[in-house]
Amino acid sequence: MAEVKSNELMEKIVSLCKRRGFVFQSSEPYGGIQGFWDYGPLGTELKRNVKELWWQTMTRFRDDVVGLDATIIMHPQIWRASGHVDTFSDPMCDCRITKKRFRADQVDPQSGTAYHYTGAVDPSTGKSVEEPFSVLIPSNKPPESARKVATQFFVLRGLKEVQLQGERSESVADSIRYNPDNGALLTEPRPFNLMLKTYVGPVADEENVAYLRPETAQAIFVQFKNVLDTSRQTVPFGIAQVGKAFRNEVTPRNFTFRSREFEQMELEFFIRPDEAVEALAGPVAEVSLEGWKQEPQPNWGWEVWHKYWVEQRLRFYEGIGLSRSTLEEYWQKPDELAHYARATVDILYKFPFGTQELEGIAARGDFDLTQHQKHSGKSFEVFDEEVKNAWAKLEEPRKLEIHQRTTAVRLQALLKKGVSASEAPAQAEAEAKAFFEKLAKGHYLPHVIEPSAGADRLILALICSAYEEEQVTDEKGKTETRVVMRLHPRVAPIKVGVFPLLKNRPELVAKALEVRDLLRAHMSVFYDDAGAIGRRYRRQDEAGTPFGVTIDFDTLGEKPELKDTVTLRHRDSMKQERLPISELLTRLLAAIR
RNA sequence: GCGAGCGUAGCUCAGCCUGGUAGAGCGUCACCUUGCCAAGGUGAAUGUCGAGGGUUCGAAUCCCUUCGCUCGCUCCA
Repeated sequence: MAEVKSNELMEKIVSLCKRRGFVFQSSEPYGGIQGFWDYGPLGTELKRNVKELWWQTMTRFRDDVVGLDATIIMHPQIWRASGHVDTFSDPMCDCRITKKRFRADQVDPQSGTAYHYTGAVDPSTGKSVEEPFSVLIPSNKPPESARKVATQFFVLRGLKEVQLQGERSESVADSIRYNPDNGALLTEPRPFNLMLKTYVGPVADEENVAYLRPETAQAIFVQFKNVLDTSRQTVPFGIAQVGKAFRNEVTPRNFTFRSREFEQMELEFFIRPDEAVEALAGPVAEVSLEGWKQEPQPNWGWEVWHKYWVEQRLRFYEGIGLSRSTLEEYWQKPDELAHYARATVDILYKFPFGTQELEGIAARGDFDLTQHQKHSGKSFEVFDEEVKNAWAKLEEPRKLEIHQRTTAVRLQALLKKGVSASEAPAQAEAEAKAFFEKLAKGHYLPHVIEPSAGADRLILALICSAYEEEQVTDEKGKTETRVVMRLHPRVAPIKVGVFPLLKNRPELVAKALEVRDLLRAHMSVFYDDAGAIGRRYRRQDEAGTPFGVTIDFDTLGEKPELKDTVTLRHRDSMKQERLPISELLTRLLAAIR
C-alpha cells in the first residue's frame, strides 16, 4: 500500500516536472535515451542556484578552499591509477534457466557430478535443439535429478517433450560455473565496464582509448601540486570542483536519480597525517568532544575533520530546505568500505522510492595521492615547514612513542591485506621508518576527506521535498487541492512574480512593468498578466515561486495613503501584506539570501 | 542484460477484447471579462495513437521487431 502510494507520488512529481518545465527526457522526439535527462527552464534555474550556493558555501565563504575546473577526458592512465579500470568492471553471468544474475567471481564454488548434454530433440515434433547444456548435482544424487533440470532448460528453448542427447558425466570440484541453487550451467562471464569509452584523435583504435571521467575527484588529485604551488594555500586546505561525470550504469532508474550523465559537486580536503598533527599540536583531538562543530583547530586528526565535514554538509542541506528529519546519516560498516576508504558516511534522503544516497563523505587517507605518485612517477608530497620545526623540537621519547604506534597500525593494515605474519613486522617497520625520515624533513603525502555530492540527486530531493498537495477551503466553503512547491527561497527558480491586478488598465500594467524592472536586476522575476489574479498565484505555486507582488488601484493612489504600496503575497501561507515599493527590494533580498 | 507490465493531445486517461480511419477532462494561446487565491464568455491550436515492418480492401485495435517507461533480478566509488 505504502509502495503504491509512493509510486503515485513519484508519478505526480515526474508529471509536474514535465508540465512546468523542470525536467524533460533527453532526446525526446527520438524516443528518449535511457539514463539521460535535460533540465527545462525552471529546472535550469533551480540547478544553477543549487550549484551556486554549494560553490559559495564551499569556497567563497571560506579561506581554505579554492576551485578547479578540469576536463572531462583525461589521460587514460589516471583511471588505472585510481583503480577504476579494474574495479569498475565486474564480470557477470546469468543462470540459463532462472535468469538470476551473479557476479562471476562471487559464485559459491560447487562440487559434485556434472552431466553434459549436446542438445535435445522433441520426439513428437522432430524438432531439435543443438545447444549444449550441463548440470552439476551432488555426487550422491541420482542422474535423474540432473536430467530433470536439463529438461527444464530445453523446454525453455521451445521443446514440448524432451529427449536429452549425448549425456556424459564427470566429477567436478570447486567450480564456480554452476548455479548453486539448481546446478544449471551459467552463461560465460561477460565484463561490465561502467566507464564510458571514447577515442581521442582521428583513429579509433585501442591505442587511443580514453574515458569520460566517472568522477570529478581524480582531476583534483592530479592537479593537486599545481593548485598548491599557485594558490598560496598550505595544508590543511581543499580544492572544490563542480562538473559532469559519466557512468555506464547497468540500470538507470528512479527518474533522474541514477543517470548515466550527471553532475557532481566534490571537495577534496587535504589534511596533515595524524603523526604530523601530533608533532605540531600534541595528541589529536577526540571526536567525542564535539569540538568538530566549531572552527577547525590545529589538533584535529582525520577523524575529527571527517566528522566536521559531515556536520558542514548537513548544515548546508538544512540551509536549502532539507530538514534533518528527511535526511539520514549512514556510517558504512568496515566490510562495506571501498578499497580506498578508511571511513565513509553517506548522507541519505528519504525519497518516495526509498531512502537513497545524496552524498558520500569519505576519509580516503593518502590512497589517491599515493597511487598517482606511483603511476606518474612524480612526487605529490608537500613540504610543511611548521611540521619540520615541530618535529625537530619533539623530545626523543615522544618521537619513539609516535613511531611505535604508527608501526603497529601499519602492521595491522598489512596483515589485513594478507601479508604473511613472518614478513609483515619487518615491512611495517620499514614503511614507518621511511615515513618518519621524510616527516622529520617536513615532507609527507596529505590525507584527504572527500565530501562528494550529486547535484542532480540533490535537485531531485529538493523537488520531492518541496512537492505538496494542500486542501484549501475558500470563503464559499469549497474545498480544492492546491499543488505547491515549497522550495526554499534560496533555490527557487523564480523568486517573485509581478502581477498587475487587471491587464485591461494600462496604468496598472505600466506600474507593474516598472516594479518588474526594479526587481529584475537583482533576482529572477516572472511577469504575468494573463487571467484572474488567483490563477496567476496558483501557477506560481506550482513553479515554487515564494513571492508574488500585485499592483492594484491603491498602488496608483486611489486611496492616497496607500499610494506606491503593493500587495506582497507569500506562497506558503497564502497570506498577504501591504508594503511600499521602496521597501520591496530590501525585503525580498533579505528573504532569498 | 533477463523477466513481467505499460506507451493514445502539454498532463491524466477512454477507445483496443469484438479492425472501418481518434475522443474526454484539465492545461495552453488570443480577445473579452475579472477590484486579490485556479473552475466566466468567445474563439483557436495541438496527436506520424512510441517507432519500423507484417496481415488486411482497411490497423490505435491483430502479429513480429525495435525504442522508451515502471517494477523485479542484478549492479551501484
